Amino acid sequence: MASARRYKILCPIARALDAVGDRWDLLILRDLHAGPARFKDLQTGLPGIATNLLADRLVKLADIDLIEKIETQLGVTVYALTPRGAKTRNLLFELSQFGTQFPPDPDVKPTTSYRTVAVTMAAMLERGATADDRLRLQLNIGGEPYCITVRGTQTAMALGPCENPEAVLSTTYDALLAVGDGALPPDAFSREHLTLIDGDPDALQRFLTLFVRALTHLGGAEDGED
Amino acid sequence: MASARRYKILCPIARALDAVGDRWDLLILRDLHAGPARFKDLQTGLPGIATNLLADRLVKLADIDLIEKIETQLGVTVYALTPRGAKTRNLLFELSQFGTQFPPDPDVKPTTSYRTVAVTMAAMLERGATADDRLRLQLNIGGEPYCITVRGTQTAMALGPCENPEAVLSTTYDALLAVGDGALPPDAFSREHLTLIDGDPDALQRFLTLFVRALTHLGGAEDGED
DNA sequence: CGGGATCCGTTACGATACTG
DNA sequence: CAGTATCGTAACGGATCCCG
Repeated sequence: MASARRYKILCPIARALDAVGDRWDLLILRDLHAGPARFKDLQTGLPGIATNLLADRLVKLADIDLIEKIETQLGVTVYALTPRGAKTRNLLFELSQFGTQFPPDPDVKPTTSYRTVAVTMAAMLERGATADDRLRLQLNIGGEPYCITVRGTQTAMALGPCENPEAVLSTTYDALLAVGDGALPPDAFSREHLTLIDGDPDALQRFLTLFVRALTHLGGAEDGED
Repeated sequence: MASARRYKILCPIARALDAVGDRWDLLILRDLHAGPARFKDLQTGLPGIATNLLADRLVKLADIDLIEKIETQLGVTVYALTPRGAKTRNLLFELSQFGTQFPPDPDVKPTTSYRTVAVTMAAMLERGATADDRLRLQLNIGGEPYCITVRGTQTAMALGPCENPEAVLSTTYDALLAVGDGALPPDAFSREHLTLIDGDPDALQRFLTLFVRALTHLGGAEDGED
């Protein structure tokens, strides 16, 4: 019963799609890249998913060792990426980069979870980062704390506060999406939608620099490739 | 009617999946990375696809400017990647790399087209290539000629013969898949399943070197990431 | 209240037949 | 060869209900 609508083609791409090509699969993994999540967290982060589908997907993804179900000592069950599941990072990065070129749907559903930005943002920062960039700051998005870490071209962004952030910033989800889509210029973003709550102002500037580089790197070159 | 089961979530990953997340989408793009193809070519390269689905997908992918329908002067209609569609390359690379870790399905469908290897192989070679690698050779897979080009870490593999190949090699589809899956060691591959038809034996060696590097790069490090 | 399971209407997919 | 048309089936979407 586990394999119904599979390609069964001798090709690694087809195998990858057999594993994570079903509806919601990749979006579930995307949210888990922000850190472990409960059933309800995923449900609110994935507007429109039916509970039975979410349950089915979680079982399937656990079966192929991409995620695992964990019972905490408080009796709370959370889902988390396995090391194997964490390797979907680059795949999601590419998906994110590819997706930015399409216009947002005119009637998008309102999102109440900010987990979505974890991979998107990390992908952006990684595009803008160079080998000697180092940055660790906490970004509060609509009140939710996220910890951003940049170590050269290795970037990460996880739900939760930082341990020793260089700075603590605050912004909104909408502003972040707007700047990511290119609708809002980075300087307007920093002036009107980004506030330094605590720490080093220089860290904020370096954070913005990565944004600018990511955006110019995106819209600038690479048009006549092939 | 064009947008029925879409996510409509404000997230580039969801937008990417709304564009190319439907069944067969990415496999069609994969085959087109080997060069323009006719309806029938795609049909044989995608065992199991229904003709109406293939027709639907081709229209949809053309609508969002990833592929285009071309009428040649001989009245033959072919489908080809647009510049925008060619940018699915890295995405397919990541998908291919991610897919290699899953075991092949026990009852895979027999494939009569070798277009599938175009992206897979290019992805492998690109993983193994370093900045100063240069290679241009023709590889006949089960009689079908493919032209492999390596310029540093930019690699390509297209259906059709090379113009000025350094060498012309011949192998089989099964052997190629076996070595790509790690089931067949590269030295056994070269001894038993790879023949130099014409040209420089050194080019064959450099070709193998890229294979070995790609395989060790894959299975060697990167286990404890995150 | 979180974490599902069950049921049912709808949609997309798969297979085949048919046409220009 | 390049599709279109038809139809049965499996997956999805939405709601409701159940259990700890």
